Amino acid sequence: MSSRSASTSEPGPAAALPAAGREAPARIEIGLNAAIVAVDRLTPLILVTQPGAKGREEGLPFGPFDPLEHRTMEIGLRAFVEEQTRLRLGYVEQLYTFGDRGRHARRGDTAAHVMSVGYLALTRRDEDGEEALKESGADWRPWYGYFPWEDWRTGRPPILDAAIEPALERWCAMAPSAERPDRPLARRERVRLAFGWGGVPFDEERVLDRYELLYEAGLVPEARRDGRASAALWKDLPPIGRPMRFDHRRILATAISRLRAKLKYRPVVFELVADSFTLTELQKVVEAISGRHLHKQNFRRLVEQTRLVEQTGETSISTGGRPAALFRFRREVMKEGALAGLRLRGRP
Amino acid sequence: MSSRSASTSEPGPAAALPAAGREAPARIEIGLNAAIVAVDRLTPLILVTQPGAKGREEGLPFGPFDPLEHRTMEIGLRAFVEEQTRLRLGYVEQLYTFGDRGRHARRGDTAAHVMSVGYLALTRRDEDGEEALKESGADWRPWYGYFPWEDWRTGRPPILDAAIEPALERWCAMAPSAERPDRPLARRERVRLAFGWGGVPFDEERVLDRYELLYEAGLVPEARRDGRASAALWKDLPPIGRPMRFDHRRILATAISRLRAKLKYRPVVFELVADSFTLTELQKVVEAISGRHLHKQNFRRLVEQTRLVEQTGETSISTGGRPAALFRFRREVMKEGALAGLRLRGRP
DNA sequence: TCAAAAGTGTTATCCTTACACCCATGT
DNA sequence: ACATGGGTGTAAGGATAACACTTTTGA
Repeated sequence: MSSRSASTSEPGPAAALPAAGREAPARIEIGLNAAIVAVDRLTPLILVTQPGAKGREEGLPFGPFDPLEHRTMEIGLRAFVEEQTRLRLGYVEQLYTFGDRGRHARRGDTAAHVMSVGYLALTRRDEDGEEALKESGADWRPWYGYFPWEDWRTGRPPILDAAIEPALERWCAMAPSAERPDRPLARRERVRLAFGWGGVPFDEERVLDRYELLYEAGLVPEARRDGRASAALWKDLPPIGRPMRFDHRRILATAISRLRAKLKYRPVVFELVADSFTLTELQKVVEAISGRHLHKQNFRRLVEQTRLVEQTGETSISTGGRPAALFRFRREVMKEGALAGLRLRGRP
Repeated sequence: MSSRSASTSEPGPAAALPAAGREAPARIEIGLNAAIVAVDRLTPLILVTQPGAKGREEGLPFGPFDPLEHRTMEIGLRAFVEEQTRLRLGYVEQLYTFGDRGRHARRGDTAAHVMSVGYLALTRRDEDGEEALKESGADWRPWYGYFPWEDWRTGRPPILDAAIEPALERWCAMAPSAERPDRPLARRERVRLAFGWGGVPFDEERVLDRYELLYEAGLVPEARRDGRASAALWKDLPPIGRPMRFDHRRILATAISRLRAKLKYRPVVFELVADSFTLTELQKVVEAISGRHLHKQNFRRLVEQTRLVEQTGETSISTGGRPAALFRFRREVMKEGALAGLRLRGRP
């Protein structure tokens, strides 16, 4: 994996045409949504739009896709992000395409259907471009503001015991109105797996599962906004995490899940750190993203034996203490095949 | 993971609306493409349409998506597949969305743009439904017919030395007309990684990378059909693998890549085998999909220690030799959290 | 009795995890 | 000198990969 996109985004053969003998389906518009991630020291950041607007929730950068203008969706995405925010994206990867007839599509309105294609993009925060960014109406926000239950670096997040788990427990105790055949697991089983109840280990990659459960249980503000019946149960509960517009928090959850998984088998962290870095800095970035604390020495050994980095020879007189050796990413490893990533296993 | 779909396919909040102050983009049609996979003894199968039609290439089942009719794309997919083929899908997962302005969109025609959303679906071959299937114009085909260079079970596929690698070598030797900035790796590097040249191990998951290289080099019939200049180089070479319509072989390559990867960390094989099976049968299915030979005993130990299966108590008087114990998938593991899959590592 | 396939024992090796401990700098 | 963070040695336990070997059937 290079700093550019994965191979799947390349042109290639044409898309299929409608099957013969069938009516043409309703015309649909395509929206591109980008979860643009950077890390500032200990804080993973996500780029949001309209962060200051009163009454409006924050959202992910969004742009319509016009196939007449851009050859591929990824090109379209890079173009509108750069145009809107003056931000050049490095690594970009497609996440998921949502084709839902959303609750925001007005009933009876047969024309306005929007599909959204979610993308994950990694970049570095650029101090120089920061004003242009803010003028464009976008800004960086710590992503754990939207997912406070996902940050386990300093131990179990208090919001779990204080709010989330008691409420989920209540929700599990209620029988679902109708068992759905496409949903073979009962509520409690799903919560067990997602939140690590009853001996199941907490899996930091299941960000989306957790968000979806909270949504279904009506515990996030978006559920009420969308008219979920279950939301009525928690009138007095304070909101669980900052809400976002439309389904953007869901897209962000997908992005975090994917990024946490990808860290382990592709060297994508290096898209998020500066050209030279200390091993501790690198570790802090990995911890920031994966939301868990790592064993210093094992992390170092891991980094060494994957041969992903090399010393620059310089040292950094960082924040007190002994100067740290500076490293750089060995770009050659991309040509060496063993694209390991930092495959962290087991519990910290 | 259950026999039903992954959680990402669930309804949830609405999609985004177009950004204010921007023109509405061109209207687009959505096509759904399904790579439907089954395994028959030693042969992985893919469901194709128009398999007998003269002059027409085979293609993947295709249906337009109409958001007015179906709430989500996955529901739409299940519906059109069942309608067209009488086949009930088990596990379904979204692969990738291609938004390319395909070469098949007529130039100057500003209206007809089709995006295709690719899906992977796993199922079991159903002997009873086979006639209905054929009547509907669909049939099963061995997938290695489309990718003969991907089957390493009995050793290195001859087509590599006979045709593919010499041609790729020639293609690498030619300088690309223009180095593209979004393509940081040179041809030879890319081939090294994808096909395992010069000490790089052959990675069975890189099915898509290999197909894309062959396409770019003009070595597959689709490249000539699409008017790739590089295709002119290989006038006298026999076709490399069976071609498919449009970009369907590319979608199939994506599906195989994903399935080969998924086998290792999610228990999806069990979607492809009967309710009870011998361990050797299970191994043969894994081998069929991953395209490599596995060490019998290590495979068994793996299966045992993941606790994914249990003995039924019955035995099977199979094809000669000592009767084999029958096993079944322990569906409870889905509720136990440790969703390991058969994490095969290293070389066979 | 032999072929064919099922099923096991064992070992060297590597990877993972977790100890505890030393080193170089600024104040 | 001591606080702070950088940097290491080593060993137990477990997982892997690869040996070769025994067992149970049908022909």
